[in-house]
Amino acid sequence: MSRPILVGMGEKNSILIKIGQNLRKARERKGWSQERLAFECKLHRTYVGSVERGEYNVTILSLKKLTKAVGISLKEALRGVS
Amino acid sequence: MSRPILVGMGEKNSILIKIGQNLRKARERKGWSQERLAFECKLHRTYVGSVERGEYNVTILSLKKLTKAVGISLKEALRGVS
DNA sequence: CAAGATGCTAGTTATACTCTGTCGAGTTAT
DNA sequence: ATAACTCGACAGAGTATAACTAGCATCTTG
Repeated sequence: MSRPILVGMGEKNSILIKIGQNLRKARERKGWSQERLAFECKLHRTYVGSVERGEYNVTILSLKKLTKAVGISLKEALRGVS
Repeated sequence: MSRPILVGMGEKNSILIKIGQNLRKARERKGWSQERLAFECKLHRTYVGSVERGEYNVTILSLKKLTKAVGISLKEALRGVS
């Protein structure tokens, strides 16, 4: 598969969607573009966008990079997650 | 590499170690072996052991499986994490 | 129109995760 | 004491997918 996007799950996952929304809000609060955020946390622009859309089963350390860059904690990224 | 174990980081990560410790405590609280936990959350027994040792950059959904099985929340798994 | 931001496709690379097995330290029982 | 267990650490090798990259489409806004 070229774009795995949660292959094996069959669909986007609500936890990942919620995390993505929290990240996006935090990014927009800083007035940053996805590209700027990607630069800040040394991840790729399209990957950042995919994570914000809840399309990727992000790892803890990548999530940590993102949360650190947008100025929230890992726990805050989980706000609203069951 | 056959056993990557955080290749690219060069060393175990304190966040992952802390998460692993939290998971192990929760598992032992239930009196479960690693194998039992692996069975319950449909992950592999050797992988569960590695995660508890902080050797793997676990994904959100795998962490969710583990925390659900041992009866804690994702946030509780992050207890003690900066 | 042009420029900036985001979405989406398609491909590659790195690594999360699986599988099989060995080993040593503790039980427990024979 | 030793055989038969259970458990956890750890190794090698394979598979699935997270992560990276480039390119183009779409939608704004000026």
